[in-house]
Amino acid sequence: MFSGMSAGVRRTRADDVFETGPDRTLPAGQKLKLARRQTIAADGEPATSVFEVLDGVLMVYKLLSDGRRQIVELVPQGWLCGFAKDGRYDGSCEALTRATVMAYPRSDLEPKDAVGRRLLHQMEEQVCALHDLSMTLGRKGAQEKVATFLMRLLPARGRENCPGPDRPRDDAELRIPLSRSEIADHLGLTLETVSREMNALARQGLIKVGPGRGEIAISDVCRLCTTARTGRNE
Amino acid sequence: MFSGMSAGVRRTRADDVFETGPDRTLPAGQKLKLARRQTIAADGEPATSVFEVLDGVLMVYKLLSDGRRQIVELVPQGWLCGFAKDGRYDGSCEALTRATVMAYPRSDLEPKDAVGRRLLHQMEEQVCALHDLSMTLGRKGAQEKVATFLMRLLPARGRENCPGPDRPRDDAELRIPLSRSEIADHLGLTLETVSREMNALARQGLIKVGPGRGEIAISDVCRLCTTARTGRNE
DNA sequence: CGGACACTTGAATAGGGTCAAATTCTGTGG
DNA sequence: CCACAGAATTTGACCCTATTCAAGTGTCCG
Repeated sequence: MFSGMSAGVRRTRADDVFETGPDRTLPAGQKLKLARRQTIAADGEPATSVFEVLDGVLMVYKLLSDGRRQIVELVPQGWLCGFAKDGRYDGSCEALTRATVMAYPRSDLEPKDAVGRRLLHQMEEQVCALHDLSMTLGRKGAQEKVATFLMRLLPARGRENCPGPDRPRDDAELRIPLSRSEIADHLGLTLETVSREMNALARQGLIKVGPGRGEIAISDVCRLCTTARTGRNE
Repeated sequence: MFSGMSAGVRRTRADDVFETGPDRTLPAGQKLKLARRQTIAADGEPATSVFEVLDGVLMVYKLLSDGRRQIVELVPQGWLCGFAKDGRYDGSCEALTRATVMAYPRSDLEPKDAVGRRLLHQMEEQVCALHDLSMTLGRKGAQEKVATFLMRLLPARGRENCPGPDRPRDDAELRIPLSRSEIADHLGLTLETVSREMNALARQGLIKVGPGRGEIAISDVCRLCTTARTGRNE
């Protein structure tokens, strides 16, 4: 649906390219002029660049499979976009206004020292997690939110490159370290709604609640994952 | 990611303190053992440390003045918390389970090179913006969301250390670079609700819509800011 | 065993969503 | 400059989901 950044990026005069502004702290990059609506990164594509907004405003958005959209960031001048998870762009970046951005190859920004690298990678992962949370809070219904929350507690599954079940029975057990009220305050719900939806999932055979406090047995991880991403449950 | 039902490794020996793990990439820090519910950073306090979770799960939450809470991050093993804006913690960090964290003085993690510093500071600011967005999406009503969105387009105002009006008439004009439908997709609303609330704000005398597309005149920035933070409007 | 707290469940309500017009902009061409 | 087409926005009526308020039931821990 969307094309990668190479598709329609328009460069202006040759001497703009590789020119770096007066008091810039980042290394020289490639300066790009963008028209309104122009896309410079597409969700899920291999991430080659990080973009710094020199002028104008960009947005980063994510889509659910049924078309629901969450604009997870508004990126004004001086801010960055083009963050990635597992080497692929996390969200699509599009210009809201005419804009100028500096495109840095990701490798150019990679810190030399191990500490800096570790910090940066970790923060990038956390930024992506916050993008996902925004999508969940802004665009998902109560049951989807609860299912998404449960999937998040199973880090091995539910990601882009989910391996799928490695056994005939696709079940899992987990202990939730949050009370209903804490889950509610994480998902933007009330504790009653969390309780209702948790038990609704149980009634639908997706999970089993208990026996102990906070203990959940997931009967079919793949089905729960579908509920988390679509709200549906065929 | 989070404590599975079977996970139960618990170290308590005194010489664990100040010990740094085997293949750690960050410098030595001070190892802290936390009890469930223990708080290691309070929203708005001067930020001295960054914390890495070695074991257990922490949460980062923010409160509105009337007590509404949004848990903006769940922080499992290997992740960081204690991010700051303007030198003060952005959100409170509390242990959800018994946990071990490594506390690094912020200065120890400051990269030597200008590029690394710039990147890290910028990403930290963006993380804080995402925390604010989560609060808006999870815990604010439609009118508060729209007011919050408008305040965000006035970067000079509405922050912790807002200078307040510097003139007798506290007005401002701005051009919104988003359509109603884009605003809706940012705030987790429908475009009809955005339109209704925008005009409700106008009817209440807080803003004037138009005359051109996307043009808004804010009559009283401080009152709009109050609406953004409390939903109320006395 | 008892008291506190967490969780569940039910009934009524409200805040936004949905669907369906009407109206206002904006750009285009005559 | 004006007329028109298409799009964005506003407005209205109705509906649905999640909240609110209120009991109840369980579970943990002394």
